[in-house]
Amino acid sequence: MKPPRRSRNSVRPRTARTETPMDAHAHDQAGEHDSSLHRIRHSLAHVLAQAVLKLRPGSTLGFGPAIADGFYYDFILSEPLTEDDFPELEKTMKHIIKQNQRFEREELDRAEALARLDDMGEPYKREYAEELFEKKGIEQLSFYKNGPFLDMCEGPHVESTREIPAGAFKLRSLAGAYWRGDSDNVMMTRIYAWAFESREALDAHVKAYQDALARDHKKLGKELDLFVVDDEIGKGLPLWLPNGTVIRDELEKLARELEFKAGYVRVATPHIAKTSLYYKTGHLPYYASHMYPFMELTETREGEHGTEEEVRETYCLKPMNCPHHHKIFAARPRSYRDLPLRLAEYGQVYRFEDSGALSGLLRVRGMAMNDAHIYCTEDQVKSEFLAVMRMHQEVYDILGLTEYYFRFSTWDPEDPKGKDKYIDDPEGWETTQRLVHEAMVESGARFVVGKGEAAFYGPKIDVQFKTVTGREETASTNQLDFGIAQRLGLEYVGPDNQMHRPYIIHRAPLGTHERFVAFLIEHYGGAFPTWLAPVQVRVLTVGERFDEHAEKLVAALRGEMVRAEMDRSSETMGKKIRNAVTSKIPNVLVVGEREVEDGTVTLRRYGVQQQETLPFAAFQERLLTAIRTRSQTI
RNA sequence: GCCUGCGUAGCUCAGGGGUAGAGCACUUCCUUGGUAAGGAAGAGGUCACGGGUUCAAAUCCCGUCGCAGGCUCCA
Repeated sequence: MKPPRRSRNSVRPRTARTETPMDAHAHDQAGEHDSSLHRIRHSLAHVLAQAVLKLRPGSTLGFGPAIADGFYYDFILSEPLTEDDFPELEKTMKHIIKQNQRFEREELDRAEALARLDDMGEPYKREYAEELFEKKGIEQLSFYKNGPFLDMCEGPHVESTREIPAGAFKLRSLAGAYWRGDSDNVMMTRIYAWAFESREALDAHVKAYQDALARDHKKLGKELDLFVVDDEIGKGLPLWLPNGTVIRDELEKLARELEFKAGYVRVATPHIAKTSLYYKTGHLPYYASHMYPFMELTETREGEHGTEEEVRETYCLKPMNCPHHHKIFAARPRSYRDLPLRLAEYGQVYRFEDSGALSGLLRVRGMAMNDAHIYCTEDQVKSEFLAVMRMHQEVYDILGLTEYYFRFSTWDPEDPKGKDKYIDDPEGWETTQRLVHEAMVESGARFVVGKGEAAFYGPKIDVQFKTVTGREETASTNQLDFGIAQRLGLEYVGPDNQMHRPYIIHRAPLGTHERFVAFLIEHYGGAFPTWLAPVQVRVLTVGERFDEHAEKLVAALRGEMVRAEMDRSSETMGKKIRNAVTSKIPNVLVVGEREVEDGTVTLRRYGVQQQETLPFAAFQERLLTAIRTRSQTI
């Protein structure tokens, strides 16, 4: 891996992305087009398309690229396919591969290419071809033919289907996908497949995938009683069970401590606000489709001459905390001497996400956000942003998270929808992006650039994670806002006795409880380190006559704020141990005659075969230290 | 919201036009056990909901709701 090079002035272009721990998929997009595995995957996509056209003549084609672990192809099918058709499709594909079809490339100029696509009856490919000619100024387009199958395609491909390893691919799933990813377009049928360089590599991947499913936060959330989503409460509105609430509380405590040390002050704001505030900030009507329906209330008041008049007010569930915090900033005149002002709150927000997007704790409609807004001068932006990045790294170090990358999400001045998508202030964009970029370089954090991913009001640093099933999600986001202060008239008195607009940093290193806990469940596979574990210590006895003694140990631990409990079930000891293990309790204490006599306990750590007998006081001290230091290993 | 698939006990699942099954969990009793499942009995279901077809529907058909995997959007 090459050390990342950093240019000082410009934002790195996408092709020069910095390496990250999660760049396996990125590789595939940038510079790995010629790898043999990529050629195999891409060629298999053509083989799949050929097989689909054989089984469903008259179907038309969308895109069919290689992806991180295989490939997919999109179709408009003449007759529907189901996963039950996969064996037949796979058989047809294997048959095609055996034919040793050669991939032949042909370059056509504009008129020829479009005529060819018309002949082929491929309207979507034609649409894309026209765009390539118009917008990208391309002179020629390449077509690939293998056997009877012809496709407009950039390539590259294998020379012949004989280069495709037999049995190293597997059709995985059927899914709907909008043409060109735009929900205004037609819905195509996408067939996903895994493909590798060998049968062994495929099997290993499939096995790893199946093992990963055991870590799925929805599965573990149920098994470990962390949360439920109840239909009668509402979709996307999880209920946190006692065990899950412990994890929330511990994370919140961690955030409070880090923020206190970093000079934040805490605030608390209501869950609702008048919609008029959101019109002022510019979020409405733009954001309305992502909000719960508004609450209208009508009040009758006495008018000027004893007449009654109706006053209507509209309230909404807040989709974000920012305006509330901004109002706290505006609650009294501010001086530059007050800055930076850092307002923190684990704020509850509600966002009306599409029902089809909801998933466990990962995508919800009600969430508690590790929010804070930092109001500062331009001179302070860089150091404040840097401090935010340092806090990120501290949090991730504590939690042992390594599988993530930072994405510098920037403005795209060439975006045709730019006027609606971004504040129209090129100078503001350039200044803020420079400041964020400098802070990132100074932080030493590696990052990729996400052009066009900026927020409406400023550039941001998103933290991207992957779930066990390989889906990428944003865990948290840090934005530099140069637009809102003006809209809300936020200002402070500078040393020059003039009014100035503050810069505002929105930041949330721990994201939302919902999504962050989902990541943590999967990260730890449900076996949390002691400081986070819902039950930290379970005590069980060899026989009932030791229960009283064990009860005293539990009481002593709880006196030290340790989440300890006793297993009083009338099960055998073996069963009690098994129950503790399947509940993934980090510390199990066994007490019998020997321990009672010696004042010891026998400790069985989760995942450690070797047990240990030690004085209770020594155990307690070790445990309290591990909890206090938030040890990863205990 | 859209595409595809799936909804049977608290959980994991079998069954499938003739009236409901297993394992685990739960309750009670017996067992007092030294490191991953001691034994017995019991209770628990409007087979997601609504409509249709049928002598008869958990089973077939339609609709609704929910869930899963994708797409779009986002923390």
